Amino acid sequence: MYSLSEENYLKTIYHLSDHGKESVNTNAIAEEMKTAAASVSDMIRKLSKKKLVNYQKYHGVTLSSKGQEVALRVIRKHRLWEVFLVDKLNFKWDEVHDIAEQLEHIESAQLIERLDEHLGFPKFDPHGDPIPDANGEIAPIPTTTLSMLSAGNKCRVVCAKDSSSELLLYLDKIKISLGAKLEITEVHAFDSSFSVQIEGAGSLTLSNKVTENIIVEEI
Amino acid sequence: MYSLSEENYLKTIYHLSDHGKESVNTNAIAEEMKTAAASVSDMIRKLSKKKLVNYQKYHGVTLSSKGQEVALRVIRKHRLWEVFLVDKLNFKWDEVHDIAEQLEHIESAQLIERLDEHLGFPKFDPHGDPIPDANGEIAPIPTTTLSMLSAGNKCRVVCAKDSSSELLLYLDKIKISLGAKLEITEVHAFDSSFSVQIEGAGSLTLSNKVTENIIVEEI
DNA sequence: TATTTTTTTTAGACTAATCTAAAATATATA
DNA sequence: TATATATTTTAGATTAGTCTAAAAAAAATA
Repeated sequence: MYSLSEENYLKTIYHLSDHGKESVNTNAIAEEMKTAAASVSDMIRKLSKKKLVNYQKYHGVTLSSKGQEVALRVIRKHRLWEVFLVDKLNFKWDEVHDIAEQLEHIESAQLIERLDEHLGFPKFDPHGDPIPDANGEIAPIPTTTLSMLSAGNKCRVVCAKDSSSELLLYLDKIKISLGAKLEITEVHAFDSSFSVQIEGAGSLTLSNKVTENIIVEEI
Repeated sequence: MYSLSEENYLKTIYHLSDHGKESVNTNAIAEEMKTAAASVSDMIRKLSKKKLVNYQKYHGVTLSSKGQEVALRVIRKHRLWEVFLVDKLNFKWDEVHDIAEQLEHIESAQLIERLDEHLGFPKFDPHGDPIPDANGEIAPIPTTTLSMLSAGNKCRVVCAKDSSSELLLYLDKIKISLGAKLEITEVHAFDSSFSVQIEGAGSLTLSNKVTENIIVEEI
């Protein structure tokens, strides 16, 4: 139906626009996709002709409802395949992104519905990101980062803000997993680093860069 | 590593050459791939430059050992994914081909080895075709068709000669499944049709076209 | 063996996706 | 507000894969 390239552009626009809410710049897309700005312009014109995006020259793009539908379908597939890779094939959560980038373009509605069923209709992927349902409905993503809390607060780790391998590997290394319960024992004013106590494990100090990238829910 | 198109050509050449044994014509490839002969010529020249095939203008093409390796890797992936679709996602054997055509191009050695393990290292796909191992070793395919046997013979159904949906659907409909045991009760000289008794089920008559397309082993 | 038919290749064109360099437009700054 | 800077678009090329039509080579046939 849509080319691999078109799907990737729509997905990227969806992510950069904060779930379709905001307008996105050509350069931002180019940087995210590691491509030339001119290529982005070309593709946007094409997507616009197909009514997948709303576009005015020099003024950025937003997804049309049709474009958002396509983006969410690709994201649904990506996240379901990630669950498959982790739950069924025992990959680690930081190893699955590149493979899922390929699998997300496989075209078969029946395949993806059966995969969903096979996995027990998961609501979140291994990084904690919500999986859109077959109608494109997606749970709101919590936005509280660890860095927003104060000493004495308790919280549960919901997901990582970005799914880069580096961050995921680091969290794995320091034994912070999804669902882990933390208590903030101290906030160091000098560098905004946090000392936290992990329930059932040790305590450690996290830099500001890390606390800004861990999404939590207060408990 | 290799493009989708290159992989498809190599796979087709492998099949048409009887597992790399014989030389293949341009037109045969064109017909099989539903493409123009000119396109085949172009691609063969390209594959030849990459040392994936041995090629002399106007004299057909054979796979090089490198080309055969690539073809077998694609076929391995195709057949493992078919097993996954049937065993894990409950697809029927006649529904999986098109999806596997897409999945066979996913690139990740680790993925395919883990899938193999997850499936319990199957040796045959749902159509009875042997699955090449990680080194490209593939079991010989039995070549006895039902039509070669005579009245009184007993045999077990091994696979279908071609995996076209039409044949598979028909076999499903008349309740002949892989592994079914048959006894030939009569061969009708007039049209070479066979009357067979299916163990644990009824008996029925099969046309010559059908008996020529069922691979069996005598028992 | 000469001619006809079939097969295969080449020539030239097209589309999708990309690029670099230059031009156009918008934004920031003095 | 005029100018400088940054962003975005256009122009023109390139590559992979495909096509049709014409030319070349091989195979079949008279």
